[in-house]
Amino acid sequence: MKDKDVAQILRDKGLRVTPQRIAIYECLAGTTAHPTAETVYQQLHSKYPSMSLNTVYKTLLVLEAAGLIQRFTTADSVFRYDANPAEHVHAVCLKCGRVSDVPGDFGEELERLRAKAVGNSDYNIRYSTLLVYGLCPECKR
Amino acid sequence: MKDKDVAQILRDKGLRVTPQRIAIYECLAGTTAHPTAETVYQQLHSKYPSMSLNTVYKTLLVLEAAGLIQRFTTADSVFRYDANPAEHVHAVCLKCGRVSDVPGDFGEELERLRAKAVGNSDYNIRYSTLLVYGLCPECKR
DNA sequence: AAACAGCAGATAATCATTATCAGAAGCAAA
DNA sequence: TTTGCTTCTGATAATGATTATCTGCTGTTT
Repeated sequence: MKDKDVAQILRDKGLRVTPQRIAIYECLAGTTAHPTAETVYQQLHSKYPSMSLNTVYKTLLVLEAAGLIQRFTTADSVFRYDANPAEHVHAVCLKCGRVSDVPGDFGEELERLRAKAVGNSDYNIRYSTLLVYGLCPECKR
Repeated sequence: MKDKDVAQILRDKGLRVTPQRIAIYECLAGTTAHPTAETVYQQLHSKYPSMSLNTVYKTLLVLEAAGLIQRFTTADSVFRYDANPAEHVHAVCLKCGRVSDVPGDFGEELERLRAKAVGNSDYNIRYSTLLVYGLCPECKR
């Protein structure tokens, strides 16, 4: 993904374009991992030594409010971020906390579940998330 | 649910029986809400004024380790607790944070999703949770 | 190029959760 | 019932992630 693309996306959302925002968004868009704010900060620190962790947090909030990324939690008390807007299934390692995408298209099944939940609930349902918990390949030894 | 029952459940798990543990477990077993540790503490404070929030946290950890309750997170950074061991669907209000059970039996759909995830993932999957996010009846005005 | 609004970075505050430790209580055996 | 050991509770403090504040700087528009 080119800088120009990210810049245009930000502009379209009415957001100012800054090097930090581009870097943070690209960091998320360029990985299939689901990094925490701390991880994003560490990965960008060598390239942008002056960028603070606080800025990472605030930028992630801005990007989430703009609908460019998603924030979610698993079982620990750390937020994780994902630039993939499509609904999908996350696998969470019970030991090391790593989060992976489960490959495959779950759109149909998720839509069916969603429809049933909408029918059974008095909530105004917007979206849904499915998390499966287990041991990742490394942690199962 | 009688005290004697809860006491027996605790004993069967090899746990000591204390008034605090009985009260906290009953508090969870007697509600369909999904209280936070703070909420449990407040609800029991009138009856057990000396019980500390710390004890609530530690007891909830013990009960979870024994498999009597479940701990989960939604979209905020607060843990919620549930005495219902059966897998089911939670509805989370995006505005007030309240969590409700979605009525209905989702066992078949969840099992199908689980099977597909197990087949597609290299994780050793233990259990899964489905959260649907939206506005609760009160917050949608 | 200038001026304004919004952003980045440093610092400190907040909040939920967990650690520590001394005293109290549950449990088993005598 | 009492003793003794072990575990639990409660008070206090520590931790760690996240957010608030404020000042100087930067992106944007004219």
